[in-house]
Amino acid sequence: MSKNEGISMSVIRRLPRYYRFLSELDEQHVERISSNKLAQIMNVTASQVRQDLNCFGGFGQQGYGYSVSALRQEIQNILGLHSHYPAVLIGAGHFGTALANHVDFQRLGFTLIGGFDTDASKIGMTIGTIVVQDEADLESFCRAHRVEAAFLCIPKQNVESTLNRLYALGVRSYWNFSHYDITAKYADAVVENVHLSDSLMTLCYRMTNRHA
Amino acid sequence: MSKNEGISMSVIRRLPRYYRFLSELDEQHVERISSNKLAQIMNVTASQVRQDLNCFGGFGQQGYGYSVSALRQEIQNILGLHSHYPAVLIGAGHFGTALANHVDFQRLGFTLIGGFDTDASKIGMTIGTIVVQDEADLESFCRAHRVEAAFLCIPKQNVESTLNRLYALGVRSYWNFSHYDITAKYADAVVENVHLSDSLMTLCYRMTNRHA
DNA sequence: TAGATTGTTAATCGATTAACAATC
DNA sequence: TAGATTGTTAATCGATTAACAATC
Repeated sequence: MSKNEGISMSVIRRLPRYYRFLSELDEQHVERISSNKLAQIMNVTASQVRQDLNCFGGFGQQGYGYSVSALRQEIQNILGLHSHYPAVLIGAGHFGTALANHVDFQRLGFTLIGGFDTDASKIGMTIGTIVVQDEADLESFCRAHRVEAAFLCIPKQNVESTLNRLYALGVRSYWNFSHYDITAKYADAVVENVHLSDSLMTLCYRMTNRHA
Repeated sequence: MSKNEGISMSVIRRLPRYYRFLSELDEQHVERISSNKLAQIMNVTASQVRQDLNCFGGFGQQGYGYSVSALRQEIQNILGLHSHYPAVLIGAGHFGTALANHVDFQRLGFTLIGGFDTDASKIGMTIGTIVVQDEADLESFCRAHRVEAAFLCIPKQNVESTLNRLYALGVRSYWNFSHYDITAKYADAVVENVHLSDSLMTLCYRMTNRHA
């Protein structure tokens, strides 16, 4: 993890994919792999593999290739997956519930330590490893637990007010499932957007314009 | 909708965003907008706005700008959102249930007409507008209803066998929440992947390397 | 007509791919 | 040593931005 500065988003967004393929190879007890072979498996060019990996360090060895387990470990470190960033879930609707139950936060660098909703019928519910609390208690909870990230699973129109509270509490990282533009409001926030409807519209476009 | 051929994916993936912003402006009864103003609102360059829109036709008017409602309608047509592609949900776990309940398929070009699971405890459940059926009945259902798209909400290891059946039934479009590589298996399939764990890993990377 | 703003071409920038010398 | 394969530089390709003539 030597020279990670000014890495482009194109490269960064490919890292999880490298990590997945290397994890698979590691599970299959593959010991070493060349950029050529890895590229073939991942359906990219060998040049890209070598360029991408070299953004972070010289992990390979001429004439040999890359050690699968070592490279996997390097990328795990680069991604910071050993972290346990304390995170809260905002919104315990269908979506938030699905995430709390379904996402393996531990392996992805996070620990989900709390969940909040304004809906009285949801408060007290257990989802995944957490119990849904009243969003009114957000401040006291965050102050007690130094929350670093929030997973926003509430409708767009409700985001702004809760976001303001989270930001005031020092939360700077957001996994955002709404179309509210967090970056426009807080330029220093780290934001990953998941826009499901955009993805589905893109599918629709490609079906509609399939033979164009 | 005149000349949509060889449009790059970069442009295509921006269309839903234009559509969203134009829909908002339209709701606010804004009648016309210049590329400059739209660019400002969307935080992109005016050049990009004009280039992007001109991939599909000359929707503007010199000295005037663009009619918000007309442009919105054009993009709606380009995306094909007026469609009602018959689609099935595969997997009625937390995630599939959340999608069935939460996603507004009608506005996104699809009609969800069926849902399937192998788990006996899920079969018969009503989620959103559909009743979960036994996946054993997939063939008879698809033959009766000419299904065009499938939303895959099952774990990676279960995708292959179900995908083979769907493909054999003529389904060629997939909204894929697993890490199974559909395109590698069926090159002519239209696939939109949603890789939630990749997104969360990217957030983790950016938090970890925040000050690099 | 004068002012505004598009559509489109040309210039720039960044990302990907190719090539190859370094080296295990 | 000979063969393999990296790390890295150079070439290519594509996407973004700037500029401006066309025109409403």
